[in-house]
Amino acid sequence: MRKKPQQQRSRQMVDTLVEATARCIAKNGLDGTTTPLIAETAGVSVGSLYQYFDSKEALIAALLEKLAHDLTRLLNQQVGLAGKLELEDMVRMAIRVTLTYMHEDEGFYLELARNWHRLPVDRVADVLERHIMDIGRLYFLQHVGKYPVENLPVRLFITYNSVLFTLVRFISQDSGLLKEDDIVDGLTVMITGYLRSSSAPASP
Amino acid sequence: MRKKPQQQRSRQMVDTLVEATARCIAKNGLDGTTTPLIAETAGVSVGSLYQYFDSKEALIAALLEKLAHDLTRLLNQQVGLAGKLELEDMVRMAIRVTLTYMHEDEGFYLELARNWHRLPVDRVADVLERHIMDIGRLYFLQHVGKYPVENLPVRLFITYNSVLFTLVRFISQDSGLLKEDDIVDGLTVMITGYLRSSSAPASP
Amino acid sequence: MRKKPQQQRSRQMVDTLVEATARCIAKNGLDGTTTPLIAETAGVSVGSLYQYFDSKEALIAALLEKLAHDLTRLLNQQVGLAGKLELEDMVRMAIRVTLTYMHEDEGFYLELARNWHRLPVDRVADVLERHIMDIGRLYFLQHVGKYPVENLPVRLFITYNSVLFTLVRFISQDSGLLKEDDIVDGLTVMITGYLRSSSAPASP
Amino acid sequence: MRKKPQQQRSRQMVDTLVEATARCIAKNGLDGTTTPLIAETAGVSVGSLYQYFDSKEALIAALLEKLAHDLTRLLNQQVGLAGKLELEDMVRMAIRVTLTYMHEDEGFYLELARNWHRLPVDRVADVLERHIMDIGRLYFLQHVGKYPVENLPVRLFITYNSVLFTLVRFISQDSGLLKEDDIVDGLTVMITGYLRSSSAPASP
DNA sequence: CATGAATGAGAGTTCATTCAT
DNA sequence: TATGAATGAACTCTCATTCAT
Repeated sequence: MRKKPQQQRSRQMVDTLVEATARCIAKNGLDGTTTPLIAETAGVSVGSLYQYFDSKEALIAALLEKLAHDLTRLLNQQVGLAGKLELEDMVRMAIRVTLTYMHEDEGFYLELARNWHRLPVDRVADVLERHIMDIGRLYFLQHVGKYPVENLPVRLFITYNSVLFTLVRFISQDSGLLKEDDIVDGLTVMITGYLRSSSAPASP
Repeated sequence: MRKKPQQQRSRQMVDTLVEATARCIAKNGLDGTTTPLIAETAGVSVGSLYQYFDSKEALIAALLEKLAHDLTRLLNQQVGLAGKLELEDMVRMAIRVTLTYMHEDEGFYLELARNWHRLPVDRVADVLERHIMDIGRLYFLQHVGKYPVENLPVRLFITYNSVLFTLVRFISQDSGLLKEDDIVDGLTVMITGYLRSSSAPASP
Repeated sequence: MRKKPQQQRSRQMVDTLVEATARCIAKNGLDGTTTPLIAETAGVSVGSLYQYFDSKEALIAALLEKLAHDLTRLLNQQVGLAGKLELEDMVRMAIRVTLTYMHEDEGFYLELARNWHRLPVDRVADVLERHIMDIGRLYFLQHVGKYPVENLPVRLFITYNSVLFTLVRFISQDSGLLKEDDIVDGLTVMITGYLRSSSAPASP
Repeated sequence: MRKKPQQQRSRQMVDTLVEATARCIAKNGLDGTTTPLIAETAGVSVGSLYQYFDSKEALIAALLEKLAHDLTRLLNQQVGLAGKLELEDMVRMAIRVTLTYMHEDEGFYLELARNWHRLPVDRVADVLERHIMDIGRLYFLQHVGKYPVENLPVRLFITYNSVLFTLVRFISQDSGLLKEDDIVDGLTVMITGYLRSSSAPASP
C-alpha cells in the first residue's frame, strides 16, 4: 500500500475502493473488473485509486486481506457453538453455510473460488486453514476417545477442498440433473465417514 | 475450422497449431497465451493461425476437442482392466494416474483444470463424465451384492470433483507441509469409504 | 460517446478529434481514414480517441451529427432571405452554394457525398431533407397562386438528388470538356422548369 | 493483365473469374469482395487468380471493361428503336430500363453505381457517355426543327446523372414515403421539360 | 500451369497506469 | 490531495499477395 491512511477520510476511501472492487468482481467477473470501472463504482477517480494502491493487484490483495479478516471474526464467533454438535451435524452445517455463501453477494465468493489461482490468495487461505485447523483440533479434543483423528492437516485439507470445489462445480454447471440436497447429503456422508475413519488407508 | 485442410502440409499445420497452443498454455498460463505467441511457438505467422481457426477461442476449443478424443481412447483401453481390481485398488490407481497427468506436459493439464470455468470445456467434461459413469456402472455391476450403489451420478460427481480439485490445490500450493502419499492415501480412504457406504445420509 | 467530457480540456479534445476526422476524410478519403491516422492528425494517442468514442463509427457519426447541426444553423439563417427571390434566382443560388461547399475544406463535403451509402448518414439526411422541405413549403406558400406545387416531397427529392450528384460527378470527373457555368445554367433551367411545371406527367 | 490468354481454357478462366467477381460484388458488396472469396466463387485457387490478373484492381477493371463491352452491344441494338418514339416516351422508357437494371443481378449494378468513385470506372463511363451522346444526337437529328438542342453534352451529362443517382438514392433509402411511379413520373417530366427547353437559362 | 498454404503489415480496440491541473 | 485526461503497448483479427509444391 502506497500510503498509510492516517486520516479518517483516507481510511474511508480505502474501504470504499475495496468494497467497489468486490462489487465489480461480483457483477462483472474478475476479467471484467478494470481499474476505471472500480473507480467509477466507488464514485472516485482513477487517480485516487492509485493514490492508495500501487496497482490493481495490490487493491485485490487488500480486498482479500479484508476478507481474511472478516472470516476470522466470523469463525471466531462460531467456534464455541460447534463443539456441542455431533460430527455429522457439524459437517452438514458447514457445507450448508458454504453453499449459502456461494450464492450470496451476487456470486462474489463463487467468482473468487473459481479464480483462486489467479489471486494473491495465500493470506486468505492461510487464515482459513489455520482457523479450520483450530476448529477441527478443538472439536476432536472435546470428543477425544470418540474420534482419535490422526494426521489432522491432511484430513482437513482434503475435506475443505473437496467440499469447496465440489460445491463450486455444482453451482457452476447447473445441469439440473443433480439435486442440491443430494449433493449436500453425499458430501456429508463422505466427509463424516472420512473423518471418523482410522488413519490406516489399507486394511491388513 | 475456417478451411478444411486439403493438403497434407496443412493438416500438419493444424496439428502444429493445436500443439503450440497446448505448449503456450503450459508454459505461459492461459492468460499469457496470445495469438502472436501461439503463432511464434508454432513457428508460423499469425495469418496462418487464422487460416485454420476462426478465432482464438476456436483454436482452444479444437485443443480441448482433441483432448476429449485422446481421453476417450485412453479410457476405453483401461475399462477392461479396472473390473478385476478391488475397489480400493482401483480408486488409488485412478488418483495416482490423475496425479501423474497433473505433472505431465509442463503442467498443461493442471492449468486446464485451474481454468476450467473460462474454457469451452463442455465437450471434454461430457466425455469424461460419461466415461467415468460407464466405468463406474460397469464396475459396480460386476460387484453387485458387494457394493449396491445408489444414486451413482451424484456419487461420481462428488468423487471426481473432490479428487481432481484436491489434487490441483495440492500441487498448486506446494507448502511442503503435506506429503503426496498422505494426500493419496487420504483421498483413497475417503472415496473408498464413500462409495462403499449405503445411501442413507443419516445413520439410524 | 463513451464518457461525457467534464473538464474544458476534454471538451476541446472531442472537438479536436472530430475535426481531425474531417481533415483525414478530406485528405485521405474515407478508406484512408484510420483510427491511428485520426489520432495522429489530432496530435493525440489512440487511447484518447477511445476515451471519448466507442468506435470509429461513433466518431464519424459524431462528425455527421455536428455537420447536421451546423447545416441547421446555416439554413435557418438563409430561410428568410430566400422568400424574396424569384424561383430561378433561388434555385441558381442554391446550386452555387452547393457547388461552393463541394470545393471547400479540401473536398471534405465532396468525399462525404461520394460515400453517403457507407455513412451513418440518416441524421444529416433527415435534417437536410426536413429543412429543404420547410424552405420549399415556405417558399411556395409565399408564392401561392404562382406555383401551386403538387406532391412537394417527390419534387424536392428529385430536385436535390439531381443537383447534388450531378455536381459531385461534375467535380469528380473534371474532363475539362464541360464548363461549370454551363452545368449551373443547365441545372437551373432544368430544376426551375420542373418546379414550375404542373404535376400531370403526361400532357393531354 | 499479366498474361494474354491465348488458349481457350485460359480465356474461359478469365471469364469465370470476372463473372465470379460480379457475383461477389452483388452478394457481398464491394467491401466484402475479397480475392479469396472471388477465387472460391469461381471454383479456382487464389493462385490462379493472380496468374491472370496483376491485382484485385486489375480484376475489377476487367469486369468493368466487360461491362462496357456488353453495354456497347446492348445499346447498339437499341439505338434504332428509339428514334420512332416521342421524346417523353423515350425518356420514360430509359428511366424504366435503368430502374430495372438497378434491381437486376441481386443489385449488382446498384452496388456499382453506389461505389462509382472507388472504381476504375472511366472506361465504362466513356462508353456510356459516348453512346448516350450518339443516341441523343441521332434522336435530335431525326427530330430537327422540333427540338433544336444546343449544348447537347451538358444537357445529357445533367440528364443521365440526375436520373441515375436519383434512382440509386430512391432504391437505397426506401423510406416507403415515396412511390416508384411518382419518382418515374417526376423524373420524366423534369427531363423532358429540360430537353425541350431552349438553351437560354434566363427567360427574357 | 494450378494449387492453396503461408505471409505480415496494419486495422480497430482495450486498459493499467501516469501526470498536469 | 483529488481529479480525469492522456498514454501506448499489446491484443485479436483481416486480406492482398507470394511462392513452394
